[in-house]
Amino acid sequence: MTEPRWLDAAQQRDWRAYVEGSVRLADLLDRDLKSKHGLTMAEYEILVRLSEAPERRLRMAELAEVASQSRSRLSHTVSRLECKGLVARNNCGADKRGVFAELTEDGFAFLSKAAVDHVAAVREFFVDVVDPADLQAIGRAFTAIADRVAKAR
Amino acid sequence: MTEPRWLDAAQQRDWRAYVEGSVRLADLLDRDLKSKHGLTMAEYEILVRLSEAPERRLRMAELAEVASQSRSRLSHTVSRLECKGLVARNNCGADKRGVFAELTEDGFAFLSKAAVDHVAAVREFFVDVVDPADLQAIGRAFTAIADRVAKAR
DNA sequence: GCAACCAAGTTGAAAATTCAACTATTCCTG
DNA sequence: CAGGAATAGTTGAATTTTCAACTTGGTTGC
Repeated sequence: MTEPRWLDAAQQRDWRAYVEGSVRLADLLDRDLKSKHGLTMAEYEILVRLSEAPERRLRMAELAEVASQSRSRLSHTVSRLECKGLVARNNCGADKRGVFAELTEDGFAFLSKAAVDHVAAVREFFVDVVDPADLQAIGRAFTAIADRVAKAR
Repeated sequence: MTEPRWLDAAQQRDWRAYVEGSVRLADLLDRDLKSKHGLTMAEYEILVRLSEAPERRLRMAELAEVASQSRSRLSHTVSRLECKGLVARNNCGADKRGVFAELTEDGFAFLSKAAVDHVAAVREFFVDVVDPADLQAIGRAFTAIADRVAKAR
């Protein structure tokens, strides 16, 4: 049995600052989006990814991957978005198992409005609060983390 | 109506890297803790905060604050931890409305074991993956963000 | 000392998420 | 090309989280 390598004081401080800050930021952005547009961040993310995809549609599995969600969760969430008329499901001709999720015109218009407020909040509580060099450090760091996590799967 | 100030390409890249990386990291740490010890990060956080408090106990409201959780959520979660015997509730003499959540002996022992694995995972997927200077930048940045969010309330 | 207000905490229902099957289809391998 | 393994996606139940009351007790102004 190996001795656990604890974090040193500075590492612990930084890690904890991150946990607290990220939870509070996510909470605030979620509430903001929900109160103004009735969307959660996860739903917003789905709409964004669809809006950027060719023909504004993606296979469910691919959408789950880029939106960092489980397939089950995506399935439920897309059903909700479908009820609101923001997304539509279509069968995929090539693979009969496959399903495309497609952003509707309404969905695109809705997203365009929500994005304005969301980006403003991201600025106000993230981008504009952080030193530009630190922002780059965050980009680097979380790219490396995402890679590391992906490698573990 | 003002023109929305969109993020520039680099800001957008960094923001998105952060969103993706943080979601995936949280997901992994949650699964790790859950599979090895049956705890979520939120529950773990509660136990940690209690373990560090004088007499290993805190008033519910204070615990909610330091653990970045709503009072309602905390109330439910503490009930679950109470069922597992890790936490106990005691009335507060001074304020009859008040309730202390207190870490039990079992809770402390349990946390001691869980912490070893959790810290190892935090190292493996966060601390050791990030350049030390970038880690400091993250600490700075999320401290500022937490302050900014707190100021908005 | 009482009326109005505020703070602490809980509760139960509604909404969201996870988990473990399950169906249907495609891929692979002998 | 048959049969098993793997992939896509959904479903429903269990768990967790959110939301809006609600109860109880403390505080303040008069």
